[in-house]
Amino acid sequence: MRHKRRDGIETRHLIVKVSRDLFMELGYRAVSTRKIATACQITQPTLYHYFENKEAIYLEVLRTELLETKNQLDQVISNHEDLEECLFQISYHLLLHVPKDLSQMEHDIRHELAEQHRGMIFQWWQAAYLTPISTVLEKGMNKGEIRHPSEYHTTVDSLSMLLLNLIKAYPPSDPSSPEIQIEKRAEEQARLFTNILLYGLAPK
Amino acid sequence: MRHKRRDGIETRHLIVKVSRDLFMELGYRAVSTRKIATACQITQPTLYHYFENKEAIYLEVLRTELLETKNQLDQVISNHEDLEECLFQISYHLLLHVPKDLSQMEHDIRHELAEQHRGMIFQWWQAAYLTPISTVLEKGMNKGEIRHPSEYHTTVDSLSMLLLNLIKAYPPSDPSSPEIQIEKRAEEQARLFTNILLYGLAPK
DNA sequence: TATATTCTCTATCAAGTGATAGATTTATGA
DNA sequence: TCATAAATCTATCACTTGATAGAGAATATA
Repeated sequence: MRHKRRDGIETRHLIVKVSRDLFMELGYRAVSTRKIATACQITQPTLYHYFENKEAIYLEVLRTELLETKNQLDQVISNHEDLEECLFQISYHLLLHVPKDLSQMEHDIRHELAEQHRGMIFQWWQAAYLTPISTVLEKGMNKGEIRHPSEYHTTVDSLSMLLLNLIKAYPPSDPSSPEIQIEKRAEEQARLFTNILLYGLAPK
Repeated sequence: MRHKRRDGIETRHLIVKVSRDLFMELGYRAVSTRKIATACQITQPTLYHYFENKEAIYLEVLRTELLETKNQLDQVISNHEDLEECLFQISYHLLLHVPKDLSQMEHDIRHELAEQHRGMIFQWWQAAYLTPISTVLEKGMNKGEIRHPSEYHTTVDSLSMLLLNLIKAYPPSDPSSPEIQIEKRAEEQARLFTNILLYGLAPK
């Protein structure tokens, strides 16, 4: 018995999971198919039994990643009524559970993938990140808890992007610090983001 | 006369200038030495007459880029007294003149360059981006125009990072739109950023 | 003019890349 | 038990990568 033989679907899942971590950490170009295979403890051609090519792996990673994020955010939102608390929970959750470097992901989508896939990916992305936040802001707007975006010459979606940019660009913490501190830090950051977004820096 | 022969220093400058645009647009890994050479209309080995290796080119790009940014920001700041106007001008300038994707740059620094250079680069980066903004915020704090950061359990530097993250993550505009619209858009965005940073979304 | 230096070139290397062909092993089920 | 299908392998291809050796041409210097 020279081959460790897994269930097919199991190997496929493994590939997606391992690739996700590698792609999100290092970026599309820096992750070779051999790197993926080694991390999965399989040989490189085996990848091609499950996926047509490298890009197809990345697409599957994106699809599952964004779908999961959407489900989690929808969950978070449905659990909180209050605007400020809801924004805080969204920020907190994204800071903790989302790929370290969302900008990396955007870059890869823009520069490394075939153009034909962009429309589809943008829809996934919108459903995962933009729509949930915009929904919350819109509700707050209707309740008069935030000003109408037109006062700022902007839109609800732009404001969502703005919050998202705060979150996604936040630098990864020192990996030497323990897990518990990571959560503490995320909480402080999330509190800061929501505070400033709602009330600003100027004294009242 | 088969060789177009330039002044040495001229060729070197050309390499840095061309590489800057490529690196900032596509990222370190996606830019090959041949791509650089072709864009400079020289052959690839010629690059190695001026630089030890690819990394040295990138380092020189970073050094000049960050130094220039520092000088420009210092200039902008010295020209404006008022806090809000100063923050607006900083945002406006960065939106217009800074590499489209600063996150890309951070990724490359973190993942593609030898660790020994990071300390030095971080100092350049700090002098170019962080210090100028922090100086402005600190002044505003001393004049009572913004709250003391400790009220938010944060620091001036963190607040600077926050503003910077807003700016740096901002998506590039549609390349089909004319130049004049780009400036208009940058102005609106800069106004939005400073407004929210200072006053927040909540009604007074 | 003659020599040295600078600049640019052609040719080439070793390593790594994504991808394919086809053999080999393991499990399934009639 | 034996044929079939699924999973994994070895071997290899064509291409790109960063980098080097060394020749040739343009310029500077003496």
